[in-house]
Amino acid sequence: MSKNASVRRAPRMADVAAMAGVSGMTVSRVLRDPTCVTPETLQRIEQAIEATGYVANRVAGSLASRRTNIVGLIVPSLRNSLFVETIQGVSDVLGTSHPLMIADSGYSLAGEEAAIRAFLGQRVCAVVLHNTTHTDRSRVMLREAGIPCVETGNLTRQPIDMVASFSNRKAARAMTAYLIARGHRRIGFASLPTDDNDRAEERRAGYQAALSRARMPVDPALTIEVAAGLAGGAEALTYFLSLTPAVDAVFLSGDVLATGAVLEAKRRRIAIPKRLAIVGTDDSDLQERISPAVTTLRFPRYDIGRRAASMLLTRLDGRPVDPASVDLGFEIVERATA
Amino acid sequence: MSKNASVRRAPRMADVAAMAGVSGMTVSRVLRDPTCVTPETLQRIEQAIEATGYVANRVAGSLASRRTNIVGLIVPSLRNSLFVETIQGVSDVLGTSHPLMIADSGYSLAGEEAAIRAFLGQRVCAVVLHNTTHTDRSRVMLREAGIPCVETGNLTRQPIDMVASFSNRKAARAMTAYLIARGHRRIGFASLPTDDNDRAEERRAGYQAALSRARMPVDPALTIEVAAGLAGGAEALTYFLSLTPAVDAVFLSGDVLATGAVLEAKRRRIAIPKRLAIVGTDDSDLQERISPAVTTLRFPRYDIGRRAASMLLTRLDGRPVDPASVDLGFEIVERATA
DNA sequence: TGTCCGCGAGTTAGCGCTAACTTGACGAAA
DNA sequence: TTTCGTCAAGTTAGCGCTAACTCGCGGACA
Repeated sequence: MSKNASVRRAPRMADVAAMAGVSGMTVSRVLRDPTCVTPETLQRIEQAIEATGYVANRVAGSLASRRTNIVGLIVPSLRNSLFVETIQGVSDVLGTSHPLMIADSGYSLAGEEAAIRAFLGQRVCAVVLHNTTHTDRSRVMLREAGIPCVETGNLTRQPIDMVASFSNRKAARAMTAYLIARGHRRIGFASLPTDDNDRAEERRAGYQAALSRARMPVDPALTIEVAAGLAGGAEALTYFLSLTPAVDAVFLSGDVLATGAVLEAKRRRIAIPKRLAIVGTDDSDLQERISPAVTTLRFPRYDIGRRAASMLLTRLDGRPVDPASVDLGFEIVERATA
Repeated sequence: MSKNASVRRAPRMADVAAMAGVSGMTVSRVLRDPTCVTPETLQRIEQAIEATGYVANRVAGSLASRRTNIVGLIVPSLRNSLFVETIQGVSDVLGTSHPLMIADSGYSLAGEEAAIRAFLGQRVCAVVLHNTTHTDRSRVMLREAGIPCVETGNLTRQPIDMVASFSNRKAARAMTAYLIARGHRRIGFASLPTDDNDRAEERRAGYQAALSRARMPVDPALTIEVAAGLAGGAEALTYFLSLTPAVDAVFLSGDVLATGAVLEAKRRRIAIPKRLAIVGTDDSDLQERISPAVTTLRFPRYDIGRRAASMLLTRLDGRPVDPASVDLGFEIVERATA
């Protein structure tokens, strides 16, 4: 037994070419366009690929062609099912032709910058960012890299390149206006921490804008920040119930805060919505099936992911994307808690 | 203005080296080990990197060194928060030094095989699989590639390479035994579809094993499969309530089935656990906070991800991993529904 | 009959790094 | 002084592909 046989290395394109009796270039072409050779040649090459178990080396291919087909995606956290919806949308559109590299920023701009740097080192061909605020360096690096970029977390007016999202501000304003229209006059607002989180910030601005437009006072005591999770919602509810004069509605912006608040309200036997209306964001089958069913804002997160990916593919295909800013909108789902 | 200046391409290592007055090799070494040169040289190189905005090209580096530091990870679906827990664990341990490439198999073995093929094309240095059943081709490809692999979904006895998980069978058996010990005699079992899903299959086997050990009959009418989601849980509950003679307990294995069942039972004003005990799997703060709080199996999914990643890193570091099979265990969380 | 075009397939020259070897200077040991 | 080890840094030769150009052949057309 020869040494070559015992120490088997991965087959290279040249091995396949030799076995099929063609040049390496022909194999390379066939892998990208099977119709560009005669059927007989194609068949010989396919047989050789099968026989050797050849798997094309994309690393070498990428170096030679100076581009990869890897798409990089950064979310604040992987744990949050909201972001995961968008990731699934991106993944579904990209398929296996464009591998997806995923990193989490840990909700920090520095974390995002580190992830961008790592991605650029891998020479990703495009990036998807959830955040719409970034460090200066992040912006510069992405601009210099000259690759397409879609932001998905908020319909920012200053995208790095493209954006597919909804307006957090408009959505929060619409929901607040909805409460006002239904006669509520003292409305509490709880959000996730706003540092490095433009979405939470925008929503608070939307809440305040709705109050101002209705000529209602903006009481700082009615705006709080809580941690994500059911516990955060419960905490917010507890706080708002402690206020004098009493609030008659609360808007819990983000994550499952509203569900947490409703569960806590039930535990305390608070009448919903009679004594207190509760509305939330990020509709889910949980918010729908809990009793009373929660009135929420619904965001098209999966579609945002799909749209973001298709915008990237269009640009990678050399075609222009117009408009570069796509508003996928939002929806108020009226149920029983308001 | 020269053409070179107007058409700026990404700086290469040679540019940095020229600016710092050293050879490319020295720059290459510094990037991996800053202490291997004199402090003055290091400083000059760092300044040159800063001035040029150089980002090392990992594609070229990988080709030259014949290895990447990309870890590939495949889950059945990204939408499911259970899998995402594990992903976060993996991601936290890998950090930015090992970019994470993620694909979903769409719950199919063929999808997994396609993803594995794509990953091997990218020459990933290691893979994490959630599934523990695979196509023959998948197994062959991974073995030929000779890269470390950790499976995380079930403590399989025939891992491709390594496994970090818990025993789905033992967990389901323990939970069923728990119900039997509490006096239940007619126990329904609902799971997710078992095709291509070894976890669901194992759990059903565990349920049946517990019944057999207690010398209780295994009635096929008491075992059903439902779709994931709260609706699936509601559907299961509806089915079990329709049976004669009546069941006195149901075990809903997987996803949020138990929560869905509890919500549906409340809607129908079924007394829990008096008339019907309900237990589930995959503990979450939702199962804890819903009323009545759900008795569940808790699986250490995040820790499984961390452990899987550290096993990979150990092997990539050239050190052996022993044992190659790690049981992270499970726990029955006793609450109010049983 | 000659010209030219289109098409299948080959040849050449890198892509931007790193492994492995080499060099040269300096100081310690013989 | 000679020898040799050590350490910083350089030189050489690819890694396994693909871009871009080249070649040769057969058929359409004037």
